[in-house]
Order: sequence, then C-alpha cells, then structure tokens
Amino acid sequence: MKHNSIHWFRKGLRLHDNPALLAAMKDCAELYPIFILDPWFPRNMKVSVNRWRFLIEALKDLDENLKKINSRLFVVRGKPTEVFPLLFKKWKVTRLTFEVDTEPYSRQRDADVEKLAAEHNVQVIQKVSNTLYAIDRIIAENNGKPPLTYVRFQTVLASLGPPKRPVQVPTQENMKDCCTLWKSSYNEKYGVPTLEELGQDSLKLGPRLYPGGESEALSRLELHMKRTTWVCNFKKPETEPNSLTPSTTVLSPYVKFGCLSARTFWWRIAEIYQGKKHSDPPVSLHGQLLWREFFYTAGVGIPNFNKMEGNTVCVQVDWGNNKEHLQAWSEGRTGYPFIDAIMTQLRTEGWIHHLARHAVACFLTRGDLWISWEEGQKVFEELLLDADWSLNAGNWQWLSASTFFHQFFRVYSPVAFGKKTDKNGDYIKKYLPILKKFPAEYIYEPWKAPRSLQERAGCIIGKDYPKPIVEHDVASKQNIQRMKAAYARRSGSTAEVDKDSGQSNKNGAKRKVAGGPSVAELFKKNKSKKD
DNA sequence: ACTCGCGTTGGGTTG
DNA sequence: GCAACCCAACGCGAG
Repeated sequence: MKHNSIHWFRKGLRLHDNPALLAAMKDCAELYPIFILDPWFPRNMKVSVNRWRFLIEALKDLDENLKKINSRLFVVRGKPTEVFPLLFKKWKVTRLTFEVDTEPYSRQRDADVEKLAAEHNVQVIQKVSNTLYAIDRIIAENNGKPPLTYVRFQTVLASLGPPKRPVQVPTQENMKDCCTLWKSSYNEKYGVPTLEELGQDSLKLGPRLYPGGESEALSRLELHMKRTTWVCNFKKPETEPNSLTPSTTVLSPYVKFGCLSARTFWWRIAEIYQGKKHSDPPVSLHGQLLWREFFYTAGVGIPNFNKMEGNTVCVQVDWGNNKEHLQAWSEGRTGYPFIDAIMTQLRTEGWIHHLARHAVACFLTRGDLWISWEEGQKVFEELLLDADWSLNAGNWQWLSASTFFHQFFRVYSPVAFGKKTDKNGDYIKKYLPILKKFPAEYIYEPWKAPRSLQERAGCIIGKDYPKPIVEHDVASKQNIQRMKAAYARRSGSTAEVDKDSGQSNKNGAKRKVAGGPSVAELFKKNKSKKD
C-alpha cells in the first residue's frame, strides 16, 4: 500500500541527515513537505527582524532544494491543531513524519497533533535528528536524572558510544515513485512569506552577515573544515570575544534552525581529526556540540528549566528590579564601552561571541546590575539568530551562577576582560563610533578621560555617551556578598543570615530547604524506579 | 556520612 | 611577557 505523506518541517530545515523526511518518502504516492507558520511563536516571544529574515531565507532555500528533487515546500498559515485536520482530508493523508523536538511547547503541540492524527487514521513517524543522541536515553543512562556537570555528562555518553552517522541525502531517485502536487495558486496560498506579511519592518534589518538556509550552512561548514590545523587546535576559551570578524565558525544559527545537522557537523569534524593530534572536549569543536547536548539534556530533565521559580536545581536569588538598568543594558547604554559594544553588535548583527555573552550576562546578573537572568534570557531570545530554548536557559543559569556553575566570586570585569584580546579597543570603536577618537588608555573607561580630551574626542561623557550606570568595583563586591547570602539560604544554614553584609554562620548545620524537597530527594524516586 | 578534588574560558599582584 | 599565587570560597560527584 502506498502512502500520502506529510513531512512537517519545524526545526530541521534541511534535506541532508533528515531521517523523518526519508521515512515520508518511503512507499509514498504523494509527498507534501510543509512548514507551519504557527501564530503561537510571535504571540509568546519577541523575535527580531534579523531572525525572521534568517527563517525566511532558510525556507526559501529549502523550497529550492526540494525543487531539485521534484518537490516543493508548502508554507501553511495557522495553528497546527487547526491546520492538520484540514490537510489530512484535503490531501488524503495516511502518514505524518517529523523530527523529535524536546522543548516544552513543542512536546505539547506534537502530542496534540499525534492525537489528531490517530483520529484521522494517520500514521505518525518521529525521528531523532536535532540532537546527537536521543535525549531521554541519556537521562535513562544516568539513572533518570540529567547530569549537572560536564564531566559526568561525558561519562554517561561514553557508555552510549559515538553518535549515529547521518542518513543519506534524498535524491530524485527517492522521488521517482512519488510526486508532490502543487497548483498555480501555490504561491498565494503556500508561498514563503515576506517580512511584510509577518508584520516586520525591513528598515530595521541589520547587515546580512549570516544568510539563512541549508546551502549556506553546508558551504560555511566546508569553508571552515578546510582549515584542518585550526579545527584540530580549536580551543574555545582561547578564541576572542572581540575580534572584528568572528573568531569562531558562527555555525550556531544554522544548527539552531537545523539548516546544519549536528550529526553531520560531528562526523565532518571526526574526519578532520582522523589520525591527527587534536583538542578534546570540553574546549574542542566536538566539545561545543556536546555542550549543546548537555543543555538539551538539562532542558528535558529539569522542570521549569527556563525559570528560577519551580526550578529545583536553580539557586533562588532575590534579584532586583531596576527597569532603567535593564533597559540601559539591553540598549547598550550602560556607560561601559565593552558591554555596550557587545550589546550593539547583538542588536544589529544577531550574533556575538560566546565569551562576549559571558561578559554581558555576568554584568546584568551577579556581576553588576543584580537583575534576574530570566530578563537577559528574554533579550537574547529576541535578538540572537541562534537563540535556542535549552541553550539560552542553561547558559543564563550558568553565567548567573544559579545552576551548573557556582564559583560566584569569579566575576568578569567590564573593563579588564576585553583588554586581554583588544588592547586598543578597536572592537569598541567599530560598534560605538562615538568613542572612536578616544586613545587606548581611556577607551574602556572613557569617564576617566580629562575633560579636555573628551572635548578633543568630540564626545562628552554624560552627554554624548553615558556615564557608568553603576560603579563596577562597588557593585560587584556587594553582589558577591548577596550571592553568598543566597547560597547560604539554599544550603539551609540554621544560622542567621545578615542580608546586607551577607555574613553567615558557617557552623550552621545543613538541613532540608524549606518549601520543597531537595533536588537529590526528587531524583531519588526516579533512581529507585530504574534500579 | 563524610571528605576531598575539581570545575570550558576571573582579576589582581608578585616574582 | 608570563607563570604562580592569592582572593574567599561555591556545589557536584566520586570514593
């Protein structure tokens, strides 16, 4: 019996390494590759015009690549649960395939669609291809709980063996016994949307540095893989956050949208490593893909992973609520040129280096402004081309010393950190041209420049560029004490904790945290189930 | 139950 | 220029 198949693209916007697409093509009479413009997304999250453009370009490229194998992409408008019953009937669908997506909204959505499919006698096939491993297998292997350290994570993966190899790329041969039917009305009904249709202002677009799509992803991949020495020597902490052109691959937006398969990336790197000395996780290129996997695992295994409240592994911190400071940070007006340059790059270009993310995330939270990491998470979710739910939540928890990372006394300096790799402040001058006439001596701290120098530079601090909104040396010291107090409350010290000084009595014995079971207790139940 | 080594990427001073 | 050390000190996970 031959099927009429829908393959539903969500992430995974590619033909290569797409097992669910291959499954749709098997014993198939009519194939309908679709993407659904789901109104849930713009209603529930801000998305920058830059990321909308990336998505549109990815969809266009997908349509072009499907055309090459005698198919097309149908972009459908509407809620998935409303769209599918109509499509099932209209196209006499018997099979629906898609890639497994582990985010909370996606899981609920997919469960709802699966139910609808069953009601319409439509077979559903789901395949793992967004991640290197099936995430629930990782969790099961670790006795039902996600590892909280990278070392432990690696141990768990070692027992699972290497990731699966990517599957074959579909060709015209795969389509020879089936067809995709589209009519002359295709473009008005199923065409890839424009920015205007999505209510986006194209005048707000930044430079097109990272065009969307699988074709661009694969050519970028090959471009970097040609640099075999660089690939083998890659150590993330040694790459520069403030180089004038990216010091890393910037493949992250492509991996996020699935224009590039993580497994294809993994095995391509493995080919380069073959027989050569190379760096290792956590700092190597393989290591970077494992970090992604690490946070995906945490996102699946830890309830309320994108929040502090109800997140049992997250330190509960009494973050402040200074709206002016949050806005200044978000708009690059903190008065710290290094921070403001990074936020400007983020807003205009949609990508910043990982260490630049560290600097601004630390500054917003435990370092200087004492604002909740959830606020930073929202801004990154809007502006980053590579914004990915688990990675964004996980990294914000990391940098704010809320989860995974606990050495809160290690604070990034908004002045010193950037100097290590850009003494002259060329990066600052690129993104904050108002400061371009300041000499290296003052470029990271322009408020210290004498008035006469400010005048000569054509930039008066406090008028043309803001004064620092906080004094880093004072704020960071105070915030370390606040973190100390938050940790003391967490471990349940019986001693009095003085909130202002953060002094706690170290002799206080540990006891259960008030208001809920500890993480260990929560996970114990799972463990006994497995054993 | 308890200790202990260590953790992808800090800053600052000293030698 | 660079390595060693201090700062004041966290939790995870192995043993």
